[in-house]
Formats: sequence, C-alpha cells, structure tokens
Amino acid sequence: MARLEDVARAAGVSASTVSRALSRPDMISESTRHRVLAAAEELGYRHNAAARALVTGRTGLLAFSVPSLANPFYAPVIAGAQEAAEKAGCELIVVVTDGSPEREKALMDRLADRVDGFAAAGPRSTGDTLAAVARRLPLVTLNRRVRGASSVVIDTPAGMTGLGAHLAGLGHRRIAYLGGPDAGSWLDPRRLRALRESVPDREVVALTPYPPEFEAGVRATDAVLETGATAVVAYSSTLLLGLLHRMTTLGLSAPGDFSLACADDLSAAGLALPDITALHVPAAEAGRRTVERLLELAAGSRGESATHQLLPVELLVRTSTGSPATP
Amino acid sequence: MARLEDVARAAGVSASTVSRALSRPDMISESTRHRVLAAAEELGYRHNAAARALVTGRTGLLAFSVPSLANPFYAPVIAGAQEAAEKAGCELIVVVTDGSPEREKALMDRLADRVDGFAAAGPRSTGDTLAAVARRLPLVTLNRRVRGASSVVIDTPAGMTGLGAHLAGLGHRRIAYLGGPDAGSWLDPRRLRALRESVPDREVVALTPYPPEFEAGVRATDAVLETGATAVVAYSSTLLLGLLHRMTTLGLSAPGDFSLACADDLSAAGLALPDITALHVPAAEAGRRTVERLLELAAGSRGESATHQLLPVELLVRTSTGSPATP
DNA sequence: TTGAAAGCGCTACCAC
DNA sequence: GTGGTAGCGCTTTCAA
Repeated sequence: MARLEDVARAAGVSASTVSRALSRPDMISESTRHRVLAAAEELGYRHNAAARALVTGRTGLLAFSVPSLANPFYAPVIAGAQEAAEKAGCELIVVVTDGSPEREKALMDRLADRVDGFAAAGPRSTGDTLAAVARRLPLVTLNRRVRGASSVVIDTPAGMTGLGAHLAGLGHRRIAYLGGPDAGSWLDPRRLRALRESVPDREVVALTPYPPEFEAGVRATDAVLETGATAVVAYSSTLLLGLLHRMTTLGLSAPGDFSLACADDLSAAGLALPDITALHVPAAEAGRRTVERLLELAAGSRGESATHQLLPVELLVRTSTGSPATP
Repeated sequence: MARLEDVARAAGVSASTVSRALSRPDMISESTRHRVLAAAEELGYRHNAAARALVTGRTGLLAFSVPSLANPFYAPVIAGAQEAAEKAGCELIVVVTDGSPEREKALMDRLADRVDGFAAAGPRSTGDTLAAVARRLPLVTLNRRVRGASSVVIDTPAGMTGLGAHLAGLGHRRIAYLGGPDAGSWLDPRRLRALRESVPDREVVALTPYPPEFEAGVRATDAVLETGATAVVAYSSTLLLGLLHRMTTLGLSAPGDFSLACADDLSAAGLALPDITALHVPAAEAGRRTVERLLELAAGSRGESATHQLLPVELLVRTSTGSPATP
C-alpha cells in the first residue's frame, strides 16, 4: 500500500505538503496540488484510517444501534440516518443489540473509541449507563429520553391520545390494545397510558406484550374477540397484519364488525395497509434528526448540554374505523 | 483517557510489560500480571483501537453489507453473522447499499482499511469489481457466486425444482411465479429458470419483478387471477401476505380455490405463515457460514483460493397446496 | 521474564 | 506556500 511519503517522493514534495493537498486543498498552490493529486492517483494512494484516527482522534464512523433488525420500524430509521451521515461524509455503521442491555453496553464500550458518535434506538440500558456513555462520547438516544444525553422521540403517546379521541368519538366503549413490539420499550407504557387517559370514561383492555410477528397477530385474535371490544389498536403493523388475516378468515371485516387501527404506518418498510386507520410515524425523519444531532455534538465543544426533540405523529383516519354496530 | 504508560507507572513496570500482560498473558509471570491487571482496572484503562490497528494492521471489525433493511430476509442472516463474529471476538458492523452498485463499491472502498473483512449479501457490483475488492481484503459474497471471491449461496433454485415437481405432481398445469424482491438479484433468474425446467411440460407464467411489500401482493392478485393459473409461487413472504389477504377478502382460499407456495419461510423474521407450503431457507446459517469463512480468510495466508458453499433448502409441504379443482 | 527503543502512517506545529 | 520534526498510543523486536 502506498504511503504518504511514496506520493511525496513521486510528486517531488514533502509529506506534509501531500497531507495538506489531500485534506486542506486551499492551503496549497494550485500547481503543487495538481501534481500531488496526479501522483496520488497514479500510485492508487489511500489514507490509512488507523494512522489518521490516531493523530486526529476522529474516525469518520458513526454507530447506530438497534434492538433488532426483524422489527421493520428500523429500516426507514436507518435509511434516514444513513442519508444524514452521507451528507456529512461519514460512514454509518449499524449494530444489533438483540434487546439485551448487557450486549448494548458492551457494544457501546467496545465501539466507543472506534466511532465519532453513538446513536441508540430504543436503548434498554439504565439511565446511569447511558449518561456515563454520553460523558465518553457523543450519544443520542432515539425513542427514549434520559438525563444527560440528547434525544429524539417520536411522539406516539400523543398520537395515541388522538386515536383514543377518534375511537371514543365514534362511540366505542371498549377498546383493545395490542402491546408494543418490545417488552422493555420505554415508550410502550407511555402509549398505553396516553390511550387510557384520552378516554377516561371508556374501557381499555391491554393485551400485551405481543412480539411484532404475523403469527402473533393470528394468535392474538381470539383473545381480542374474547374481550368484547369493538375497536382494536395494534402497535405493530406486522401484528395487525396477522390479526387482519385471521379476522378475514373468520368472515369478519372492518369497520362493519369491528374497528381497526394501527399505531405505526410502516409505508417505508413495505407494510403499509392502504385502508387502515393509522398513526403515521416519521421514522426516516427521526433517523435523520438523530444523526444530525450526533454530528453537532461531535463537531461542537465537549460538555455541550443535552437537547430533546419531540417529533409529532399524524393520525391518518381511513376506512377501517367507524361506529360500532349497535346490537 | 488512561494510556498504557499510565498503567505501567501505576504498576511499577514498563509499558511493554503492560502490553504483554493484556495481550499475551502467558508471557508474563503471574504476580506481575495480577499487579498490571489491577492497575489497569483501577485506572479504567482501555486499548486505543486506532493505535493498535496502526501497528498490528487489524481492527477487529467485520463489515456486512446488505442491499436493504426493509427486506426481512436479512434480519436472520445478520443475526447468524453476528453470532459467529461474537464467537471470534470481532465486532460485526452492518452497512446498507440500497441496492446501488456505486454505493456498494464506495462502501467497500471506504471501509476496506477499517475492517478485517467484508461480507456482501446479494452484491450488485460487477464481477470484476468484486474480484478487485477480494484482492485488497478478505471478501465473501452471500447469494452470489463470482470468480475470485469466496461465496455462500443458499440453493433456492434447487428448492424451486422441488417445489415445481410438487405442484406438477398435484396436477397443476399452469403456475404463476411472483418474482423476487430485487430486480438485480443474481439468484432470481436462476430460480425462475429452475422452476421452468422442473416442469417442462407445464406452463409457468412469470409475473416479475414485485417488491417485497404487502401492498404489492395485494396489487398482484388481479394479475395472478388473470393468468388462469391454479397455483402461485411467491418469492417473498411479505408479498405472499398481501396476496393472501386480497384473496381471502375475495372469498378465495387455499388449497380449495388455488394452491399457494412461498419461496422463503421467514420464521426468524416474524413472517412465517403456519399453513403455507414453503421453502425453508437457512438464513441464519448462511450468515454464520459467511462470517466463518471471512474469519478464515482474515486469519489465513493471503491469496488463499476461493471456496464456494451451497446451502440446501428444505421444502415444507403444508396445507396450502393441493390438487387443482377440476372444473 | 522484563525493559528500552524503534516505528506503524499520519497530522500539526513551527520555522522558513 | 512549503518542509522539517515531533508525536499520537501501541506492539514488537532485541538485549539484558
């Protein structure tokens, strides 16, 4: 592999000049720059990332941890994050925690000095652990707010409030809630609470937790029917799909036999359901904001104080919700 | 951040000794080792990855590129890969190419000297590009075979042969094939060809390409019905889900009205369909093998020759396929 | 078994 | 605008 000095020799200049020609082109005369660039090209020169990181303390890498890749919610999140990283000339690397706090902590630990910043989607570690990480390197949490770290949170609880009002307005008196994809999610209990508080005079039956799986939705159907609820809110699209399938098979349909709503509209993940009333969650936007904030932290002075962003969701009222049949 | 020398001073030994105590414990007397380890612990010492990489030439990082995270097939692949990497004490980092050959090439380029090896799932670059990458660093391709690079391929074409025979045996004379998730997939045309060749005296109508999306399956239904086929083979689970939903809504069911089969059984991605005849693809196993081979290459001598693994798939005959109704 | 010293490839400071 | 030089933090000869 060609080194800086090889290029220097070939171009008839010093190594410092080559370094500048490559990293700070404006500090170099045009003619020298051309010569250096030509020589570098000729030799197929490439920066040695380790040497550069050693002296600058920067790696050009940003880590993004997700609990699981099986949850389609993270696909658009990562896509948005990637876009923001690319714009800043950074590489975004994705790591999977499997929802394990230990694994998550180990990952942050081992990656801490190999990346310029760490974004954690739905982190499961304790607040103290996260705060400690935030002291070591730029950290942004997505869909969880902790003291001492910047965060981006999609306001699905507020969305649930809207959804609850919508269903109550239609006259539903008993609503079944199919819990979030992850038992340890910070947001999940907040969503349920928001739903409950939005319809204080109605009954909300929580069926939870259910994994975000098609078959889980199929299995959940009987439980839902047993509750006697006239409306169902499912947190995950995949889950709703299974529920819908089973209900259709049983000859039931929305909104005639029951109302159906979904708390995440995963259009970007190929799971959008055209006629289902849903909360549109700005997943890509959330990923983008997370990385943008991370870049700010990485560029800025240490000890900058944490910021917290709350992203609104949109209620998409479609044809799967309506007034309950009056028996 | 504590450096090696800080630990050395604290333990009353030289930096070399600390280095050895940490990396080659067997070269050090037990008492010294204990002292060093205690001092390191005390100071919260952590290796500096950049410095280490600079001198050893190894980073402890393995990259795994995937075309898209929206395709649930890759979730179990990455999970298996992760497991293998963990076992070897490496970090697995995932990068997304968006199915763009340019992006893929750029990623390999920019990551080449920051990782110890590169695994590429369903790569879209030309064979020459991939071969060139393989000359620079250990490279393993998944679900694509190219000259000059090691590969792991899941033998879905053979699975299609089995599936074709199964459907022909049931008496189906016209079979609709819903194409693979990715237009540029190396395997997709091979699957279709295998299906065709397995039933030379039957008609195979290829409806392709369809993205792996629920709604695409819904949309595809009319096209499928128009073909007059009595059996449908869908490549993607997500697609099949949409198809199934629409057909159920239309009052059609399998295997009475038509036979239904799926070419990937994504149980690990939460999309398994309990009653659907499907090919079980060993996705996690494929991810594991890919990384294991990568580790061999990274450990072994340069210029080791490429190996090619073919992983069998299993035909799971379930209740969604049967003999066509005789009109 | 341990220590001293060289050096991995680069950037940044200080002269010129 | 350019070159010399020091040094980032570590591993690894080589001597003791």
